[in-house]
Amino acid sequence: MNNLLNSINAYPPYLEPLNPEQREAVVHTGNPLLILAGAGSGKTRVITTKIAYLIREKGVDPRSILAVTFTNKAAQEMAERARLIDDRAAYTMIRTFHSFGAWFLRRNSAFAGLGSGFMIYDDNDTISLLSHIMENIPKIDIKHFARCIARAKDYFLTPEDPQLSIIDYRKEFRGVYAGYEERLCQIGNVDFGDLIKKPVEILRTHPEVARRFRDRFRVVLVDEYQDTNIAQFELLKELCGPETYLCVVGDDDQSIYRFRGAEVRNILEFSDKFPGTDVIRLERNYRSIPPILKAASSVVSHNQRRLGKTLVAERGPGKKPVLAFLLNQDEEAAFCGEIIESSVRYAKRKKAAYSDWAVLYRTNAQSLGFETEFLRRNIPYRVVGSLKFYEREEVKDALALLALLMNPRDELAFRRVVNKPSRGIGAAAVGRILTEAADPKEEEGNLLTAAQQLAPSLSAKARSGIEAFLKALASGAETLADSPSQPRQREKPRKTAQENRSQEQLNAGEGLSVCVVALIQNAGIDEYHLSHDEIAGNQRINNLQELANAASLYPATPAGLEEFLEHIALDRSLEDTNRLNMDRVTLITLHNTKGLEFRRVIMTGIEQGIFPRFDSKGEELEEERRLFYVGATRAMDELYLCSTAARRVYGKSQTMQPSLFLYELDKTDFQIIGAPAYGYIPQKSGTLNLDHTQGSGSKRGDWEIGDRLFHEEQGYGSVINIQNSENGPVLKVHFDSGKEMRFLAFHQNSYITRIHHEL
DNA sequence: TAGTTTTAAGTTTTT
DNA sequence: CTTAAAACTA
Repeated sequence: MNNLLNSINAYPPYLEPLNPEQREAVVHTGNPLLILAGAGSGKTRVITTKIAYLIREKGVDPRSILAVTFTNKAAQEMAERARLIDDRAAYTMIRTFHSFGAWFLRRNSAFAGLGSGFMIYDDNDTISLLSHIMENIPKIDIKHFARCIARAKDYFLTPEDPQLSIIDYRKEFRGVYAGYEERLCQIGNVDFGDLIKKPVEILRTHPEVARRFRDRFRVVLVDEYQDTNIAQFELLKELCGPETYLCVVGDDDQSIYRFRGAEVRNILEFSDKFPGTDVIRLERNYRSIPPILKAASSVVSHNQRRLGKTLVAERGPGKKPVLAFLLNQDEEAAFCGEIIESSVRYAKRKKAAYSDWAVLYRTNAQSLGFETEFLRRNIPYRVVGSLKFYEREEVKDALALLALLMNPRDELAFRRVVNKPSRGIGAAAVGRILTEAADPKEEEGNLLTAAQQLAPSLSAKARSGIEAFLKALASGAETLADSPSQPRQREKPRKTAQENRSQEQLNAGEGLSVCVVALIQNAGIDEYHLSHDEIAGNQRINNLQELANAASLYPATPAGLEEFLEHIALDRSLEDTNRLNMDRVTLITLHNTKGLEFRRVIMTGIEQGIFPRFDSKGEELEEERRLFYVGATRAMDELYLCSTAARRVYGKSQTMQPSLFLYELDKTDFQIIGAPAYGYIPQKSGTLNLDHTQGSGSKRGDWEIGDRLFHEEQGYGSVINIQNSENGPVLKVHFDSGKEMRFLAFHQNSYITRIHHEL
């Protein structure tokens, strides 16, 4: 007993606030460790504390620790919090999977047949490359192939792999994939999937490289493990030798990236794949008040395929969540604005801050309504993710020029800007330049030298056009000082003088912005857009200025340019650090909320067809439930669920049905506002009666005519007849769509859910 | 051939 | 309602 007490007292003070399971997870060493951590159970705290513990108590070199997360935001937060416990954690490598892959590839590019200055193509680049390879193919098919290629790489499948038919059974896919890979290799760039796949291939074919990296990283920590895909699993296997300490953290109920190739099996079968694994469960929730946790668990408990766990709420009682039925999406936005405004401006006690609030939605398109409403009410907000800034034409043009500087073989970038503004270089000339560059005698695909060599044989107009273009590029190149292996210093963001001002001319500030501005001006991108459209042109100049400002944080060297472009490829959040800490409401997709928490959360658009989506059934429907679980468990103190009766789709008003998920909640846990009938005008609260759902298979035989039900394929309907058979009752159902069908009420694979509601 | 106007099509979710 | 592709004119 004394020994036990002594050992507990011997814990360093920073372990004191941890509960026994958390502490066990932190001090664990040796075998592989799987931490099954429910939402809000303090897993980030465990990982960050573990990093500090390993450095302090176990004498582990911080440089030999690798921590992988899923989003850049999570990586930043983890780094910050680890550093707060111990400064030396600053030397630990904390990155996203993709960012780590890029880092690895830059250092080992030669093994993959790449130059070190490769660029990272995004999904749009993949699509346009494919459309150049296959002409006259409808865009919808191109997109399909692009998606399949990305998926194939998620599953670590090459074009030769016999299992490729899992992705797409069509026989031409193999050829398309192979052709794409060949062209991408000629260009010398990589796509997102390559950032994981290529490192695995290098590690497998070059044992000496694998040895070096296993030597370097003695500890590997993985967050959000339930969302890793096959390729990422393979990467982990290659990075971890027998000496490596591997610790993964995850929650099968929060797996929401199956569409991206995530394999829940990775977490379900972790113990089999890494023999001797120890498992620690963190099931105490410190984040949410009990009724919020109950609501979230209630929905996700309808899933069949889950490990199952019981999250215990550690917090005391709190306010009932609110279930609000609104007439349409405008009312929904107004409702959000109303409750936020009153909590911040008019609350007598417990005044909230804007930043306490988050508005969650299923699709990015839904953010628009809230933005206009908030603008009108002067509610400050920020929209997380889907920043279309880098999608803008003028920004893409500028980036193409930069990309060409990095990699003169970049065919896509070349095509984009060579004749913009019009320089008399038509399709014919571009074609000749491309074939010239493809000539193996020439400097391996360099489009710029090819253009230069070909220029004399072209028309006078094309010749001078090419000369002007090359000169513009050269002016950008001149601004880059050779960087003699300086340590990469990323300057801290400062306030720039030219903030928020409409400029007639672009200002070159410092660092890399000099290069960006030189390119834009000498290539005439600014003039092109100004002369093109006077009104939009000014906004476009502002955007280009913003791009230049972002570039000013990087040194004007080739390495700085590389870093800038990589940052843009991997992290599109253009968050101005000055505004980061401003008091604002967060508008965010459900997917993007993973790992975040807010005091007050509004989940919006909880309607059939939107959340869950119309076509989701089976495993997809279960993933939508997990998404609901993730969203609801972000809330600490207050949770609001909104469902509308009508919504504008493509400009036309459409009636909506309440989400199936609402029927999976216990209505007595909620304060209800309005009612879910079409045309019902919400006036008083509490008219809705939502009984707790009986899933299929329960309470055999007490179906009645008139019962409402939901079928995963057919939607909502009513029972119009019941017959008995030896396998139980057979229901004849009249669906709202007009269809009538018969179902065995308790078939094993039945997708029927009974719902009760009275108005 | 470049730049415009007309018509059709389309919304998951992300590194 | 917005955006992309197709069709059309100068």
